[in-house]
Amino acid sequence: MKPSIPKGTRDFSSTEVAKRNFIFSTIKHSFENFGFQPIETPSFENSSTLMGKYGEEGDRLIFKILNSGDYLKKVDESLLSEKDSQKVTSKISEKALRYDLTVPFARYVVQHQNDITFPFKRYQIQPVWRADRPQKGRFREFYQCDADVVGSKSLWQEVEFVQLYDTVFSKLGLQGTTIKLNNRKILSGIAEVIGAKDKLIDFTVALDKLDKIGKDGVVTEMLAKGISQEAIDKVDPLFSFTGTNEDKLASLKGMLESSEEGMNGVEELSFIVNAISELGLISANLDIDVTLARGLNYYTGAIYEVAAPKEVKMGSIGGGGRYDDLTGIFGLKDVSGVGISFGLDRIYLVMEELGLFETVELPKPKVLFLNFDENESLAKVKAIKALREANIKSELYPDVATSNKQQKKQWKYVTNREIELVVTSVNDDKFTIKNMQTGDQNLLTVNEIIDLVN
RNA sequence: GUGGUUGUAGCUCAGUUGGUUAGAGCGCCGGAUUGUGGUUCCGGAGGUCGUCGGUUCGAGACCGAUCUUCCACCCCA
Repeated sequence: MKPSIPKGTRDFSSTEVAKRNFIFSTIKHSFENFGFQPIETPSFENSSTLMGKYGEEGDRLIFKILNSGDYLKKVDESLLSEKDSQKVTSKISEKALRYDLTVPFARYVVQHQNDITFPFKRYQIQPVWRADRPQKGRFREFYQCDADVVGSKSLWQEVEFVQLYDTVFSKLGLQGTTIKLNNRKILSGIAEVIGAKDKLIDFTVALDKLDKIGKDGVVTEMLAKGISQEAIDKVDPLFSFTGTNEDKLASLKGMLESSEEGMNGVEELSFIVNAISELGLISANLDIDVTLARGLNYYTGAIYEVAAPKEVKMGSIGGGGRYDDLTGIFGLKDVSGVGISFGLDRIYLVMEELGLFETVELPKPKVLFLNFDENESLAKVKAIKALREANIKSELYPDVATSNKQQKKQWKYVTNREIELVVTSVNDDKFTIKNMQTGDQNLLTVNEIIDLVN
């Protein structure tokens, strides 16, 4: 049998793990710095928790887990002969793999509402699974890093999340990301103004494709969805929406005058933009983007999406927004939430492409003790113990070399793992230590080695 | 889910219009040289050519199915 792993999954080498851990710890540190606390939820949930929360498309992409036991026995003969996969699935599968972290979080909040102090700021870094077809930057198993606040309607939260994005990407050394900002209320307002409120979803989905298929493509799609030419003409400025955030807000204000909801959205956006211009950003750009729709249907206010630096071709590396009533579905009304997500795997690809991992320390010993003489082993192991206590990664080559050939193998190990310092032999309390880059060789005590490294 | 693409030694790839024992580089193993490595030289092992089926006197090369890779759409992190 040829060993293999399922489509869309990956193994990670120790180098890759080291780089991934660098991203994880940077994000985690910033989350905690901003006052979020960690929780974890199970890899799989009851199907009823997940199904229907992500739209029709989402349901299709959820990995279902087959019931245990003789699950087919419980299914009606007539149902089986119908060959309706969806109906049969609900009978033979009661559990499903986590599709994202937001819905399980909503479930968590409702289930533990009595133990939670609101506003509740939680972060969660765990893998999610989607039965999608893999392609660039898209996997069937990948990590999301989510931070959300529930139980606060304050717009300062929205401001804080912009800062959080900026902080994390700056710390990662990822310069020039663009945080795109929109507001669902503006989209609703636009739809209202053009008299196509019932076609809000079609309208936004089409508008979302503006940068991909151009104005003509969008107009064609809107017409096909039954939106009138007259209506489209009313929002013509949207198709060439440029200038500063302030310009865009002014333009929106004019366009949405007659829509209360739309004006609300403009006000919210203004608040965030003004706050951020006071606070400043380290390396990210904040950009109002009215074409930003995002598929998830639970957003009600702010919508975020982060684009990688322009020189890298990659889908969004983060997204999020405000959802006024996510927990309502689980029976807890009027709890507003807002949150963002970082796509670890895509961030990794972007950083790799930009060569930003140079500073990541690879998991290898600083000092390697060669093992040429059994009689020296104990003295070397004692020295290693002292070095480790001084927080210096060190190890003994496990097998004693009993021939020239085997010594050579140890030297090769040193070369391949790019080890800097090598101890060859011991004389009383002095160790022969060689710097592999310079070729310098010295006779030092353990304490002198510690000083040398530090 | 739709459309396209890929699949040959551990890795990266060659393999001409289908024709005798399927190749290279790197890596690996052994030997020689090298003061204790990174060099060079010599030798060796390792492939049912993704899988199954078909066409043919004969297929790694042609056809079909399937799995896998990568990409676009859809959707999204």
